[in-house]
Amino acid sequence: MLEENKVNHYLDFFDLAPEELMSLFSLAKERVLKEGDVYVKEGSTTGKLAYIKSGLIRCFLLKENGEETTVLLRWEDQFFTAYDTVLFNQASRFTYQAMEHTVLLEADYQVFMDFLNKNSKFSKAKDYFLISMLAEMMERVESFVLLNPEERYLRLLKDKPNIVQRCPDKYIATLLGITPVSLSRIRKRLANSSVAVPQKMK
Amino acid sequence: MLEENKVNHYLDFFDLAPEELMSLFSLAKERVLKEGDVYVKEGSTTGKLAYIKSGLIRCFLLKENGEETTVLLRWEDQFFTAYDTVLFNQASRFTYQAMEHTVLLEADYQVFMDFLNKNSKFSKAKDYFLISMLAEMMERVESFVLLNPEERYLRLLKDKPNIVQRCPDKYIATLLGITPVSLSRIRKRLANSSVAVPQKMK
DNA sequence: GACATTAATTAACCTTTGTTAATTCAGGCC
DNA sequence: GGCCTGAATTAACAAAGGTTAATTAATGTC
Repeated sequence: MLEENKVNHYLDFFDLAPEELMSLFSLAKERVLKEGDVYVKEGSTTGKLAYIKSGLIRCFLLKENGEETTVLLRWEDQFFTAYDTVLFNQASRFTYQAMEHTVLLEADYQVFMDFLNKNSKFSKAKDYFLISMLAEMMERVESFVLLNPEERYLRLLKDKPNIVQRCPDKYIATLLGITPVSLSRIRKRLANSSVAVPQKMK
Repeated sequence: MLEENKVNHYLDFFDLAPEELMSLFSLAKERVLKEGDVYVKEGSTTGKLAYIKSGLIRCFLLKENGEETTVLLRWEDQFFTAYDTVLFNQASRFTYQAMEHTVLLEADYQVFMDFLNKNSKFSKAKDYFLISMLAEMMERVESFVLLNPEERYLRLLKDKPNIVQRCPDKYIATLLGITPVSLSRIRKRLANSSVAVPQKMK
């Protein structure tokens, strides 16, 4: 279900025996999305926990004026949930959409967590999902209070250089808290400067 | 150790028996800080989980140029940790300082979590700390991608109207991702407009 | 290939923010 | 009270971002 090197990583990371890890994976089923497919729609109440084997998922919010604001992007080897539903038990305000061909491992969040709670061997694995999301959100907040838009863009490129080939600029712009026009100007400034920056072209 | 109405709230919220809740509190000890006291210093590696009974804590980062950036504010009835230490096992990049007379309940994070892990009755309580922090960080991120600085300021006032009496503007400014000068201008714009806004004076 | 559609860039203009510095305000202290 | 210190405000200017619209580029479709 997962490549061997990743299996080994998780065995080590979660400090589990192979059969324990397998019992975890047995709770999950594979789900394939093609580019543009909506995984979770705004208003949905399905509480899934998903691991991205490959691909790219965009979480966005539809504003009253009809504009979409990208709230987060998730890519291969990351977990995500419709957190409105899973954490707060409410209908999702967000839509989760595949930006490219994407393969997920998905499990029902509650079933999965109940399973983890039954055995304290899993306590580390259980914390992992929440902590890794928390870590990323913290980093996000830090980037907003510490960096200006240009610096946030550079940091994103550093974190995920190929994101510009995989996701349209207009979605990246709102993720950074700016407009597409402004991102375009930032790109131009950087191109004219001496800063080396990942290029567009697919 | 805690007022009765809050005890009842937590009994209900965590779905625990009184003696179970008490066994939790027995792990914590009270700590009193006066205005200006540093609770956790940059570079510290003490992994504490703290609950704020009363008061206000500012978490800030010292930049190379000597300026302080407020990363988060925590107030009464909220939990916080030096998350660099607790989540990532590294020295804290941040300093946590009391902005006013503050009373904490503090416990060693690892001891506390190990205790919670021993009994699945506590699984809900255990998730609570992580989930409530995650929720707040998510909200923070949303406010940065969806709102402009003025709107973020208004939202903060809505969340915690008395924050302006309790915390100097310069700290609030960096929390919002702007400069004190800019916050001052925003305040002026709002004062001259018809928007009702909590006033300064102590 | 021609056409339609959408994304990205560019331009023009206005607003806001950052920066630096001067000024005013408020609180603490003798 | 008068003085000191730091916070907040104000001013002046430069830099950046938002908005709208026009133009160009890229992509998909027939």
